[in-house]
Amino acid sequence: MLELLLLRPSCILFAEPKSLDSSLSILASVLRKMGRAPCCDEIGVKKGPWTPEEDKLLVEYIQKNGHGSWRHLPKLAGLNRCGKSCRLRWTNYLRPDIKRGRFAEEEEKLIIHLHSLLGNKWSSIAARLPGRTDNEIKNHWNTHLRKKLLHMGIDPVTHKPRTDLNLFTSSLNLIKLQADATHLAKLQLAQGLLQVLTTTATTTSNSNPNMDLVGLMGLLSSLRNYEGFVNSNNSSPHGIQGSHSSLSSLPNMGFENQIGEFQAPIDHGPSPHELRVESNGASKNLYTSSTMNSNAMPPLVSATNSENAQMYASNSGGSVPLSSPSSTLFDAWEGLNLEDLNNDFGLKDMLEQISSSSSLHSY
DNA sequence: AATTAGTACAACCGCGACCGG
DNA sequence: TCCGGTCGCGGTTGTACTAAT
Repeated sequence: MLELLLLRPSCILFAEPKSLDSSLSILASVLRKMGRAPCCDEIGVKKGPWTPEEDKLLVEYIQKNGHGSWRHLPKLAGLNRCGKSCRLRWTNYLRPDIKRGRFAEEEEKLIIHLHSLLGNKWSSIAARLPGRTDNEIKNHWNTHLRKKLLHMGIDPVTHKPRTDLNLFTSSLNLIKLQADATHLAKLQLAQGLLQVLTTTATTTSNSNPNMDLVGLMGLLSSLRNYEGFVNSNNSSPHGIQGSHSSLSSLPNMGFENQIGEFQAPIDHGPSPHELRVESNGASKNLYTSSTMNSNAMPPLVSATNSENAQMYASNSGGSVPLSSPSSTLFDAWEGLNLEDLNNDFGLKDMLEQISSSSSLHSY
């Protein structure tokens, strides 16, 4: 059998698991005698899920003898596993003091707080949560808490406001340098409206799934077939007034007062509850405003400040028709021929990249 | 009912730190 | 000081389960 294994390794594929195990054990012992210490990770030891029998052996041995040297434990306990696997199984699953089940809200808050202080030091974090393992905390972070923060517009790495969306606006700035007058107007509007999206995205939480960024991106990509956006005699965009009134309507869109639902005790940098948007129409998002400034985004249109919107309207050339009072935020989007912008500047690709890199597609 | 996509979590892997000879 | 063995940590993968289509 040994010769067979050495000469025809492919036969491993067809071997019975039991005979394969024993064959590999023989191979390991032979190699040991040949002078090369086999890696327990590679040869002769079982991998994969633990059986109840294996668990029983491990628990009984450790309860009776302690784990001692993990490397020697498997042999002493009668397990065909490597020490590493035994240690992992014990520390992450079998240890009697492990608290299983859902994480309490207090635990989640504590994890986020500790993560803001310690970063991915899962073992350090776990040391402060009795009964929770580093692996469990790490998994919970990656599957729940990280997304929760992302959805709140907080970078789960830095625990600060996300800036990836603003990269897009920076890109638009660069594009604008190369744009002709016709496209410049479109881009200005696109940029201004993107700022609106950025603001709303950073203040939207789980409780408002209808207005998350994905939805906005989907809406954006579906807006097509607009004609006559650019006046043939004037490069200024039509429908700008729409953006103004749209911006004014923002506070009625249900974004406000949602961040405050979750108030992790993060003690450096702005905490989420500091970002609460005022609900009085002149909404102000502290996160977003600081982020925007730090990214040197020209205030063509502010998501939250009607004065800037006014300024944008005046900058755009004065030939802008007034929109109807019933205009919404998306009236302005509808004024953009995005197919056109996409063809000229790869706008859609950019948005898709941002959307995917934001990891928001899973919500 | 079958298939696909998304989610959760146990387990593995590789690397670096630590320690004793 | 160097070196090999061991352990622990963090990142990643594999797989079972569930929801959506």
